[in-house]
Amino acid sequence: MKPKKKNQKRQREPRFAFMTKSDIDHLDDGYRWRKYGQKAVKNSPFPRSYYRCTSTACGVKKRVERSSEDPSIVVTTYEGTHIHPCPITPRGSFGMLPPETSTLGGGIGSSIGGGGGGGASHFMSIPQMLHYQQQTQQTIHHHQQQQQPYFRNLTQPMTLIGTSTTNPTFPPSFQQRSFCPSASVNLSRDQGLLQDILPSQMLKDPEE
DNA sequence: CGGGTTTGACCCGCGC
DNA sequence: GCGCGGGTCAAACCCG
Repeated sequence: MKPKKKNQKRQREPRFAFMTKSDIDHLDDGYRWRKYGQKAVKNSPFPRSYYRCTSTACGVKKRVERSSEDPSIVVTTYEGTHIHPCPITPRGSFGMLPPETSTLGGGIGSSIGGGGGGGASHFMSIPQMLHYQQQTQQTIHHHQQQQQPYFRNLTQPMTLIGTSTTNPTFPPSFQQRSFCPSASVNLSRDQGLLQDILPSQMLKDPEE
């Protein structure tokens, strides 16, 4: 009927060790996301990643992209409604999360460290996140922060902006997954999960 | 082997 | 009507 795909023979680049299943198993906001696409963003060197909630009957999607102005800022846009409060069995305690984890004005700890692979605030149910948001919003004033209710008015997509810089209190474990504030050009593969939202070229060693 | 990522192609809405 | 660009699909690939 319609011409289908031609030869799509591709060669995959070797994946990074840290991008293991365990890493992506429990993603930032407590849900499992499956990446289904990635596109280049106009006027930005950083691609945008598309994720869908892997839970059945869950139509939530999210877009993860990096600010072209400040690569240290990761923008996550959620679309849809989570009908299940906490589908993933917690593997740890969200109490270990630093307040900055929820900087994303939206209230969900998310996206720090890069699209879906970050796992900034792993295990937080929606109510917990909302509560957490209320607590943290009062004292956190990061740039470009948008404060929108999460899972409240779901007819409108919401944008969460997480910054991984300007957070001096970030523990090493998070800094590892975050950008160095002054090293936006040093987006090497060592930054891990960045591959998700960075062009592969940027992840390659320039000397290679 | 199943579930997840990668990535080029396809679809479609929108602006001109 | 056409081109562009954002969003999605799906084959190939990878890993536990």
